Amino acid sequence: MARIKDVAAAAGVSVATVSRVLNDSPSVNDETRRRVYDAMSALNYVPNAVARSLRTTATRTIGLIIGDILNPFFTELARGVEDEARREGYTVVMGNADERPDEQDHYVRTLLEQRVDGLLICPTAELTPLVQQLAEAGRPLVFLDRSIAGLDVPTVRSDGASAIAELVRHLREQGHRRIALASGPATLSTGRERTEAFAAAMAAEGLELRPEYVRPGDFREGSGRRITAELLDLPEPPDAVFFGDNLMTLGGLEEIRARGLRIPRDVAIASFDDVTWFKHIDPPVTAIAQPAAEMGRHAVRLLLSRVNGRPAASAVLPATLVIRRSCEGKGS
Amino acid sequence: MARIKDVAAAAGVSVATVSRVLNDSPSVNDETRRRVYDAMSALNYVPNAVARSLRTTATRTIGLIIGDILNPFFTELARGVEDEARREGYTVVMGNADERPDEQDHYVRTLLEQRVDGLLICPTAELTPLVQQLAEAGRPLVFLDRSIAGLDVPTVRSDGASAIAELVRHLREQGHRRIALASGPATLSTGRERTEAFAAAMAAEGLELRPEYVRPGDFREGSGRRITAELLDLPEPPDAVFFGDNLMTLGGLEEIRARGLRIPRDVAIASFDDVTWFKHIDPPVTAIAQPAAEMGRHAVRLLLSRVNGRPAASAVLPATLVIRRSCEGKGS
DNA sequence: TACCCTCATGAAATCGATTACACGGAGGAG
DNA sequence: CTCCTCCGTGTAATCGATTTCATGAGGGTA
Repeated sequence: MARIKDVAAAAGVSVATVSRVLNDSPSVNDETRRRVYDAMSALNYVPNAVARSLRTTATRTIGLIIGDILNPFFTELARGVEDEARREGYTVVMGNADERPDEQDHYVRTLLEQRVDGLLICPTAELTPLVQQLAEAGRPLVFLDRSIAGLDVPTVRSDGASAIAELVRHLREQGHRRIALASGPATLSTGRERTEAFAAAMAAEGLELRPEYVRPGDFREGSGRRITAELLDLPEPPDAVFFGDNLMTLGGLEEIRARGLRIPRDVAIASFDDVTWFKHIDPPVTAIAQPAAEMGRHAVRLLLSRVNGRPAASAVLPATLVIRRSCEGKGS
Repeated sequence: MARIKDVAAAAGVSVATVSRVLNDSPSVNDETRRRVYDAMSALNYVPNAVARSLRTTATRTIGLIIGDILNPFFTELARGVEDEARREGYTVVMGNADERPDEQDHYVRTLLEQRVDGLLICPTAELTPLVQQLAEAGRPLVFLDRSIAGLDVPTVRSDGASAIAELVRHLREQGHRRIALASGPATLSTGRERTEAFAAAMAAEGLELRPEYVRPGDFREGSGRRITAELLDLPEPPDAVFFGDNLMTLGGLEEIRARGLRIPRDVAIASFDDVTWFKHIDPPVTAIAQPAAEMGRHAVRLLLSRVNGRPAASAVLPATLVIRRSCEGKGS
């Protein structure tokens, strides 16, 4: 491929001048500039970002590590990140941690080697030493969706507490009393928060929260299915199940369907995370929607603040309840 | 951040030796190697891939440009690409073309600047001069999902012809005669192929294909909805509609639901592309499944062949019909 | 005419790695 | 004892850009 030197030779100028043209420096004569452009297109010149990055120590690249690329929530998040980064002239390098700390660390390492200007992480359950060290070294870092206690890292997440309170009230109004929670892992902030908000909401509505009705999963389809089976096998199975995320809801649907049960007559369901196709399910699924794309965009804004040496404050965006038919009363 | 020079100083060796340790060169004394490793971890040394790439002219990075990150088909494709690339020690840099030629070209340019070792493209409708030039320059390039005529570029796609034939037979057996197609754009190879296979299948089953029943969309939700509306507004609306991809199916579901029609009693539907949640739709949707993840993995294998100077042959993977209830006969 | 600016440009150092080549010492063969 | 090999290591060139500093031409002012 053509190098800056070749362009310089073809245009009859020095490499310094070509570089000035590349970087829109004002102190280049118009006629010279034109000659340089001509040479560039004649040679199909593509500037080498690798060399430029080495010299400038900036790559105009940010890393994004998500929990699971097949989860539509993360996909929408990624979409928001992409859009905003693109707007600011940054490229996103994405890694899929598959909810595993070792995969997460693999990508952190790779992205650090590639010298991304900043890092956006949806942290997995465990705080790994690598991530901790990164945070303590003060590198531009923003957590997304999930927070980690004790680390001073700006975080963008959504607050589902009030939506969960609304949901529990809705369930009670529809006549449901024995409400179960198939939650995320207690090791994840999102898992804990949703569990706590649910417990608080149950208390507020004067409903009893039985210990056997609260079961932690791992935010993946399999655990949703397993937990649903366990709940339905209980001597006194719940009226309604609230799932911690959309994949666990999918697992729950699977199990309920396999048993030939009817929603909401036999058991009502609700989901944290809304996804497009919930409205086409039989019956349409009541869900709590997070502003995923906006979370992604906001996180990029924070990260670029940090990259440019400006401060960044954590943000909490509201989640909202979307009522559909999967929680309707037994009588209806 | 610590540089190789710092590590060398701390370990009391030259940079060449540190570099040899980094690259697992056998000709380093064990004791020396240990000292170098100690120095590296004491300094939290992270090798600079930018500098390495500049010197070696390889980045161990591949670019992937997909049509739409919110389309689960592409997501699964991306997952397959990621997995295989990771296995081979490559990082994937992904760009979302949003089905727009200009966005696609933007990412092609950016990825070229970043000097990715190879490029995986799901080409948008138009063949842009940039992509054409790339192909002609013989750069490592593989097309995914969609092919472009007249270019000698290895392509990985799936063949839906036999599955479409099966589907049409199934529809006929279920008593459907007036079958419509909400297809993809004729400018896309996938759109054309599915349309042709459908026409051939209709002929093979002795069914009439009315011109007003074949309408091209753009593989996005909106066009699925619009076409469905147009079809249902026809003086003699179709019995069954076959959608060109999962997003168009989603649009169709939307419109059918909005009109209060019942599937399959009022109109039967089937989809190209299968997605997890089709089996939970009311009623479960008959679909043609593409091996998306495997397509992604295969494409990476081809691309890395090309990167390493070996030849790569195009591949066609079979798509399979998954029968569910959305096409059942009116009487059943 | 002498002096000082400004403007456009070039020469060369630099970023952090890899790698060709050189070199010194140890050990074996004759 | 001399010569040759091989092993482990170091020196320095190199990749392709950016950027500092120097320079020369041209124009205005005293």
